[in-house]
Amino acid sequence: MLMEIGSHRADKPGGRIRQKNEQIIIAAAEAEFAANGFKGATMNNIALKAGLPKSNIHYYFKNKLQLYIEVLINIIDLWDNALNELDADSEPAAALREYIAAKMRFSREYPLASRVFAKEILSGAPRIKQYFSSEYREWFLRKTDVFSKWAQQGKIDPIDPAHIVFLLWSSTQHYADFEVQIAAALGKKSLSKKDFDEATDALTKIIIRGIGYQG
Amino acid sequence: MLMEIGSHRADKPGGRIRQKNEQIIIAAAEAEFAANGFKGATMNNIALKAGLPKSNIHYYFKNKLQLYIEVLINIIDLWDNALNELDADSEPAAALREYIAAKMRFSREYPLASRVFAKEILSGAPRIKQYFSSEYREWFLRKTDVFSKWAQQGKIDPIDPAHIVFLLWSSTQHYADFEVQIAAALGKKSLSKKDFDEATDALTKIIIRGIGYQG
DNA sequence: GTCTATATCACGATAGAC
DNA sequence: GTCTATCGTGATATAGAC
Repeated sequence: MLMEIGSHRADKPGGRIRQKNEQIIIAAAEAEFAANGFKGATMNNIALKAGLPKSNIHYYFKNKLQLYIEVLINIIDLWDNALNELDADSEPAAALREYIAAKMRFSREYPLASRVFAKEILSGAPRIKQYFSSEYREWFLRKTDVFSKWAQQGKIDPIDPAHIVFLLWSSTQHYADFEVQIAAALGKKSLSKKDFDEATDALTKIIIRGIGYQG
Repeated sequence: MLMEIGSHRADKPGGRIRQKNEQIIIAAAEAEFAANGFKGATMNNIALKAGLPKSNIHYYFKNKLQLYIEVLINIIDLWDNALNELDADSEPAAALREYIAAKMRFSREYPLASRVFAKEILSGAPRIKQYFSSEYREWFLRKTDVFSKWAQQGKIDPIDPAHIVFLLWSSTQHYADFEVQIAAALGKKSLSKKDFDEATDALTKIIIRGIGYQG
């Protein structure tokens, strides 16, 4: 979906050193973009974090925008691998429990990825307009279909499925994106696995019950 | 809370022209910070949006950081005025209905404010560390107390109140912060009042029911 | 394939004329 | 109180030596 933006991928040769350095740079860039956003990020900071000379970054990536796009592509790949679709044929409780758990796992394991993406969207997504195309809309409708089906079968209440999906996204991403606020509220420096597990539990209970599923 | 950061407020003279220009600049700065974050924002862009010469910005505000702090103070003021505390003496359904509606109204009316704040937190809140002090923790505990009380009275399920509060925040702010994504999912350019009303409705139903409140 | 040196420009900030 | 001219810095990006 995003790959069309930067037409450079399958046509990469990929010596061993190159691949390794590119991965180091992308990881460093992810941290820098998460902290300072696209405009605020500097190639210098990325080089420092990567432990490479500044101009090596330019050697491996044409410019800042291309590097940024590569970071985003990486994130979407991660996303696709970590999250399975909601299974319409399962019972709502089981399907939702698994989906929420997967989303929360993602928030805990890849908070930087979540934040880079969040910042892009907060800015109005000027660098990834193509991503939010009609294709995206269709992908979203397949998501909501699951809930429509469940509602038709009388398994859950007739609540607008779009807003159920938004709720699943917002409530789970929140723990990655707003971690410092949540930690401060809980009186901690950062969140532990236990905090994430408790959050997963609470969210699962509230949402399953909230949409009217009766064990 | 934040005012201690910049010790400059009550001690402002405030000729009529000054006050007017400062308001114009703060509004312009809010838009620029929302779009590009603190580091990514430029004084030049702010001046352009304000329709004033660039150096006027420096005349009214010492530097970029002070202007940013002023924008944040403005946002917190707005916040304090728009949102009442949850009322523990009301029935959960009524209290939550009102709170969710108020948060959603804020998301619709002040999306830029929400986004500036969100970006600061996403960055790890380096410019407003003081805000997340022990005072913040105490304020948060007063929030959760309401739910603890309701749970003790058997009005709602015994769910960790902290995560109920996080859910209220995340689900409502999402409509301001991630508007472009939501609009794309719904196949629209931007969100209408009707979209917000429907979201408010869905969230209210799911959350009230989800925490186990039985009409 | 890798790094040094540098061109070019936009940034935040200020000095001083009006 | 307001604006013009400009300074110094640090940014992206590139040319070319190794």
